[in-house]
Amino acid sequence: MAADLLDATFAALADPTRRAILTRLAAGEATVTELAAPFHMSQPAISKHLKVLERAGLVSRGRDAQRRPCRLEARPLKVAVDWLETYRDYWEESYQRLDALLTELRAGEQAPPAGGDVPPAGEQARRESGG
Amino acid sequence: MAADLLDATFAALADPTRRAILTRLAAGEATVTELAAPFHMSQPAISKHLKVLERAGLVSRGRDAQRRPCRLEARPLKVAVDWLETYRDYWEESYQRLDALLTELRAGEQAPPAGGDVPPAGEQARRESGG
DNA sequence: TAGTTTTATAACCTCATGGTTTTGTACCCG
DNA sequence: CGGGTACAAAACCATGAGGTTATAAAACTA
Repeated sequence: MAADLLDATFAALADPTRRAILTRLAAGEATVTELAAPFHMSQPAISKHLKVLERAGLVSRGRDAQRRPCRLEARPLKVAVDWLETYRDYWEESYQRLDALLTELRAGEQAPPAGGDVPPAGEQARRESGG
Repeated sequence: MAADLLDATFAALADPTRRAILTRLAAGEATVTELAAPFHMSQPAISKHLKVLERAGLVSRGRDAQRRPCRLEARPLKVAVDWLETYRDYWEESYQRLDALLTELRAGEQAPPAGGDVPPAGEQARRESGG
């Protein structure tokens, strides 16, 4: 499971400064100083944020003399989206009501997922038909 | 901007236990004890996780005598996905190469976004054509 | 060589997080 | 009333996150 990747990715995205940095990088490469400019925050603070983003694989860095230009690496975002898409049905209105109904009908006969610490993601009760 | 919502949502998702809880809840409502069962973790620990999920709006709770059944509330996940979708182009292979090229051609003439702490999300250089 | 720019590291502070155990509260049962 | 069950709240602890300032390293500039 890509648990660590998801951990790092979601954690990285949980900070508004880091999301802003990603947004900025979507417009193209940028140096650390350039990235730091819009924020009233010290340069080391930004460097730390970049390290977090790098650890999550969301940013890669090049070399240009003293500069370390940052590039957006969006692949982990896809992994995050893939995980989230699993729940798409659940945020689509009509489903919500249906689920409430089904849940009431089943009235607490769910078997707890077996195995280790983390219940496998494949265990959800998925229905194919929309309505 | 829904910055606080995104903060809370992504932060909530950054923990594997909490993601597992959401996965479990996708199969239907569950009580705290039921949710705690698969993990070797104390009940208060799970209650804390649930509080985090609740604060992020990812879980709502009912009443059934002493029990406080938890329900998945997926709306914030949609908000998260909407934010992430902004970057879809960037994780689609061919685009990566194209962007690298464009970036080189433009060679560092990006104007830093004006305004407050967080550069607005609308400022990205979006291109329509896939190439 | 010295000086400037760009970035990283180190040391430090504060507060949040994630876990614990213990205790308290609310509800059902007898 | 007493007693079990389900959950929350309190108090505590260790670690890490996010920020600071000060310093060091690496590369260009003169």
